[in-house]
Amino acid sequence: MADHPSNTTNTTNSSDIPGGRPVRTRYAPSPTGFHHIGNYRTALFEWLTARHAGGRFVLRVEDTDRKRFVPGSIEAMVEGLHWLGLDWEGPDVGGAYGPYLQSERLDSYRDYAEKLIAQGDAYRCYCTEERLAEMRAEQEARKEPTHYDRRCRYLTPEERAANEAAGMPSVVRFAAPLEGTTTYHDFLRGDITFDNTTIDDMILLKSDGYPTYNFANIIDDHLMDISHVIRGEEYISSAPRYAQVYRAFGWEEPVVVHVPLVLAPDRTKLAKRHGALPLLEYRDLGYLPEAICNFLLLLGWSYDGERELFTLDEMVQVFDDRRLGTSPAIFDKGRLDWFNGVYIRKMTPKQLTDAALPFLLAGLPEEARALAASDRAYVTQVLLLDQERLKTLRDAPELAGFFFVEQPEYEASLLLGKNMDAARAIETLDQLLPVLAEQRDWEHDALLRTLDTFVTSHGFIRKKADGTEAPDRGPVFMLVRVGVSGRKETPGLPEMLATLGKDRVLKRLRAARTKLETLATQTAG
RNA sequence: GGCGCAUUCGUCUAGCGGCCUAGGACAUCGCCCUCUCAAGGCGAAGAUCACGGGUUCGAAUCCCGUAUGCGCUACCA
Repeated sequence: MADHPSNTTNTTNSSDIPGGRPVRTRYAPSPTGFHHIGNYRTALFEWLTARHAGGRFVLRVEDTDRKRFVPGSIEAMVEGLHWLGLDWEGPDVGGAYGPYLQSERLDSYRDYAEKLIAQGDAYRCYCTEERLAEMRAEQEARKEPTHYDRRCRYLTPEERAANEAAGMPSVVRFAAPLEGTTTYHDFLRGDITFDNTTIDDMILLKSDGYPTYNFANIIDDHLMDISHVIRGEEYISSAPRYAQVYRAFGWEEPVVVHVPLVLAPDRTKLAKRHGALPLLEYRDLGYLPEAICNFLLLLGWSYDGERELFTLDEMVQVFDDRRLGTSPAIFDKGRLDWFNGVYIRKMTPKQLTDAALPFLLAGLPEEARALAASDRAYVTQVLLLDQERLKTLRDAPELAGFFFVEQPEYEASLLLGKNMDAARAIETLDQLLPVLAEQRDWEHDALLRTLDTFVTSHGFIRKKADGTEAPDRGPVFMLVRVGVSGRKETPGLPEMLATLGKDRVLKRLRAARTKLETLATQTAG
């Protein structure tokens, strides 16, 4: 991964950056659990926006909800982001705008809240949660929209002083405009206008002294010089309230981009059970970060509707915010699998071995592990044979396990086919075994020649549709295939034999013959 | 309920007034290749562009309604 800003020679992109300030984007997750693919897709978009413009991507942890804090979630997030190949300015790497944990920035939120109170744009509210609940219940009973009734906004200075003197706990609320409308500009959707009567006096500071997300997010985006706020569309309705606060401070508003949600196949919000696992589980399932990124890139973004394969560097080159979509996308695992296969097929032998070996070792039976662990050249050869068949790295033990075991286990009947009963199979092996034992040149071309000669000289002939006859590799090849692998689906036979080596092949075919004899006896008896 | 956003093949999407009898990809099906499975090649099927009105010589594209989905409506983010 490149650590330097990529050369942005793209001349057609004028989207980046109305206002011309340095591009800084941020991913602002809350450590309240594990983040799924949809969250990381947003992070990808943010990272690409920054990188494309030669700007910076910031990781800021929104740990303002002490009740929902989940230990370990920050670490998992960082690990996930790293795994995808992103880099950033943030809590673990530092930067000029730290600290990057909101829990370490509490003083500044208080200061700014005080400032708003001083200028009349915020006020302390002493209403208890019980009263608020009661108030809401009444509003609902009257079928009114539920809103804070702003009682504390109109407290007299004397009442206020009395509450303070009594030591009543309070929150700080924004004194939102009561009339008119608030319009903000959504980069993708244009101006969005809300009637101010529908906007509540939101809480800025909670009674525990922590800011709400709604407040901290504004303060930090400003303090960290965030130029582009990219976030999920669930924030569309909150955006006007943020705009009001920016305006109360007289601050420049960032470019606001709301990206659509990623939905489950049943069109509901993505949840664990839909296969929307925590990102790192995809790693453990054998997915490649390149494939995940590419898949994510095209969920809600398109280049031209035709091209769909992009490396991270290429994404940085071509990414353009304006091509972001506005409607929700459904998580399609089948498509992810396809991307993963594509990227597996692109791997060099070394990359493939490095990536797949751990999965091989983890999935192989005990007795087979030593060989896989000790003979890397053999592992590479094997992996190469199955490269185009791997949908995930985790498929490796299943597909290639037989290369490493002492003897494959399988039902003897698997050796039989439509032109191959037990008797003929035994006969065939008896004839073939000596031929293979004699085989000196144990590589693909020579083996194929030998096998073909065997096929034609032992009467394996099939009739073609036009009535002419042709050699029929099928019965013999399949017999050997199963005998040597225990499977009906394998890489091509000659290359498989070449890789297995003469000793293993002969040993396995002899074992197959024994199986067939047992089978024949049983059937006869 | 209120407010907001969205709506093109099963899925991801292209499309920004005429090039669209709507293009690409995944998945599906068929054929080819072929020792199996893949991969690859070729092809098929699949979208009355949610619906209804407008605007226009002309609309998937612009406007207005309706429907549906989703989001917000917390001292969550």
